[in-house]
Amino acid sequence: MHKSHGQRIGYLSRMSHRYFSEKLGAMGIGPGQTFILKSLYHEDGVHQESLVDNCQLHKANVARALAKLEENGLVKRESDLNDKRAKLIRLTPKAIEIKDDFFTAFRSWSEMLTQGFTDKEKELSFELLDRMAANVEPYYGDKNN
Amino acid sequence: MHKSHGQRIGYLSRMSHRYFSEKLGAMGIGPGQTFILKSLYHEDGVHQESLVDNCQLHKANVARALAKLEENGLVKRESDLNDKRAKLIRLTPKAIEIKDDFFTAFRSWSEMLTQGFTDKEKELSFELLDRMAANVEPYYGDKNN
DNA sequence: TTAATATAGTTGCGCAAGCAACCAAGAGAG
DNA sequence: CTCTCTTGGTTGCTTGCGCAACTATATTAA
Repeated sequence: MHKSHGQRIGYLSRMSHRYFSEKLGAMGIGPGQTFILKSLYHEDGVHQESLVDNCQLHKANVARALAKLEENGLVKRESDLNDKRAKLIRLTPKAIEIKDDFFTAFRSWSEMLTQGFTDKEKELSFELLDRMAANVEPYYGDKNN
Repeated sequence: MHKSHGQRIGYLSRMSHRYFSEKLGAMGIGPGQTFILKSLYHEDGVHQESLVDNCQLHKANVARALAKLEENGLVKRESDLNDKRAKLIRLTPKAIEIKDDFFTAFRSWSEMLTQGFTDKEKELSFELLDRMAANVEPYYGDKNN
């Protein structure tokens, strides 16, 4: 049977959860925390709100993911003294320690996806996904993710 | 920040849930039931097991999705007399009635994704997703989805 | 024929995600 | 200064999903 874009994307998304659970679960990272953590490795000490933007997740889920990361000792949340509503998120030494393992697992998923792709195809597959996401953003990007 | 294949795919998957909820919710179809229904429109009166294969979903979720579809009057489940363990799934007249609306909504999501794509790019985006899925299947396809 | 094994489907559990309602703190307008 | 409005974050509720354990029927082997 013909399978649609949507079906393929859903399948890949579900499989990625299984993959990340398997690879990162032992470090105390659930599949719902991967992108948040990745964003923090890229830029640490940010407001929770900027993680909402970066990861395009709902603020409720960012709150819960961070609670979990904190519980597992990967992140610290402290109030911003300049704005007592806001919280600053910082990676712990434990998180820094596992950074390499994290990225290894992270990259290996991309490599699994693009097995047998030429460099051109790898680039193109990424670009097309990016454009699909960009097509959707106007409809869903504004409100609250 | 550079966003990975994984992140884009996850985003698109989540947005598709929102889209389908919005478009199909009124007909009593949740985003988790779309692909099952689509498969049934393609081939009706099948075993639950073949939906598991077609939709690459876990059998537990197929069971629950069908329970919900039955609850909403879109599907009937009857025991197969030749194998009393198995159940045959059939669309109701109500499901047939909304078929066109269903496919309209369904296609409009694909069209949203591929806005501004050339025909070549549409085809290519589909093909690349297909190959990514095929790359993953050996690792996750066998067990039980 | 009976005992072991496999298979179709269901259920309990836990995680991820969106929505809506909420709280507390800041910002602006009178 | 106070009253309203906005904004960062949390919590309760619901849905989707995978895993593991379970029931009931089928199949196969002894």
